[in-house]
Amino acid sequence: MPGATDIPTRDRILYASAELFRRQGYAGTGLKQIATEARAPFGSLYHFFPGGKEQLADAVLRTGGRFFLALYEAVAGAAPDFPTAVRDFFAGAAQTLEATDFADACPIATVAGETASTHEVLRQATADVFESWLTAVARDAVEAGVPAERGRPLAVSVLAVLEGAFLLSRSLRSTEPMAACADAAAALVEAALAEEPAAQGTTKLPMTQETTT
Amino acid sequence: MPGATDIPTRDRILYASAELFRRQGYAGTGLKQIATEARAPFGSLYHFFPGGKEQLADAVLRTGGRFFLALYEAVAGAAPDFPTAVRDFFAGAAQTLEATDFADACPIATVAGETASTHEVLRQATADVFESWLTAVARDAVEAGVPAERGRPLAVSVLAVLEGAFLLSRSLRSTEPMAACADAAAALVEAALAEEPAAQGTTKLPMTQETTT
DNA sequence: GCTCCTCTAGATAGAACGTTCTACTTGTGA
DNA sequence: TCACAAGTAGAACGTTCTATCTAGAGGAGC
Repeated sequence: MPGATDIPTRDRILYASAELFRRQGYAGTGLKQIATEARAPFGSLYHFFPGGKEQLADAVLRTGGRFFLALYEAVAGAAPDFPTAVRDFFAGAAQTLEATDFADACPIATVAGETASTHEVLRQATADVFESWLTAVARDAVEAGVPAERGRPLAVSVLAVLEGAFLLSRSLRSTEPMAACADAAAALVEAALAEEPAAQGTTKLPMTQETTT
Repeated sequence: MPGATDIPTRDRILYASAELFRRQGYAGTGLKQIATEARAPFGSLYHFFPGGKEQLADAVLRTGGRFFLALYEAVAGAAPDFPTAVRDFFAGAAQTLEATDFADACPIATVAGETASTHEVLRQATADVFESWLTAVARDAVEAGVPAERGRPLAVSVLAVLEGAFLLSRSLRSTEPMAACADAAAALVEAALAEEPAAQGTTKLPMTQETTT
């Protein structure tokens, strides 16, 4: 009888940590609270994560990042086209926010903001996760017909809108920002698709200008 | 000889707290560190802020919010038109990020994410500040020619893009997200301006539909 | 001179923190 | 049956946390 259910202790710890970190932040969450919430003995934390809190948070961020990526892939796979995929993802985010009383948003944003300037290890973890998301979105955008060199900036913009919408929705305790940002993200996607008339797949055209800094 | 300079102790405390809170978050910043950084005796913290850490953070958030609003008004006042104002503000944000080694971004975002689900008093403070910014941006948008009922959602989107850009730039330690998001925000603004050909001021037209949830 | 008030100054308390430690239980393979 | 590894369980350590407390410096008004 290891716990209340048959979920392994390590997974219970990861899951509870993910919930607490994303809601309360890294510094605001104590290991004792994690152990209690995970119904795990305190010693098990250090058994599974000898590196302590930092190693645990690193694992939580990367696991959460993979999970969120899979969620996106699932939504994108089910949608008929790319703009719809983006809209659906925002709609799902709004639903989750409302269902969890505006607690569950981005799995890494809170920790990312907190540790960007103070905890290099965790900053790197969040950066890796963000990059993995950007890669996936940019790939889908280009496959949908966005010019190759526009894929990355579009992905960055869409992710930024999503993260901003998460923050504003949680602070204002309203899905209004998420709704407004869904429209904005869709508009950005459609504008990018309209930039090149009908480039199918990876057709490369010589661009005369680059707008990057 | 109260301190190193002739800045009053209360202001030194507020300033140091603002710096530390936005970089390390609320839970990640100790009162002792604030006292040290502000070159203030520990007792002075509780003299000026009898409500303790929470009251101090509340004051910091609202003061920082007013300061950031004034900064926006200054940039907007100096710009020839609204899209330029938005672009200029993003450019300034990118400059500040780089100058402070990606530490100084939004004055309230880190605390907002951290306390949205745990500290109702501070959540309300961040919400009030966000609202004050949204009001200002929406007003300028409408004055620039954006249809009245589109002002608010546009302001929300632009602020969300900015906040997302702050987060991504800090995590990735790069101004690339800020640059990409400047383009995106400008595109959103220009699209909103193009929605109504030449509605000057508060010309109201009957809308057939509402897209809000 | 004296009192009041503001602010400085830091010691101290009690709880919570992350971490380390030892002891116990259980399951597996020799 | 024994040995060993994996995981459980929580006490204990030193540090840091927020908050409270007392004491005194300095100026203003009477």
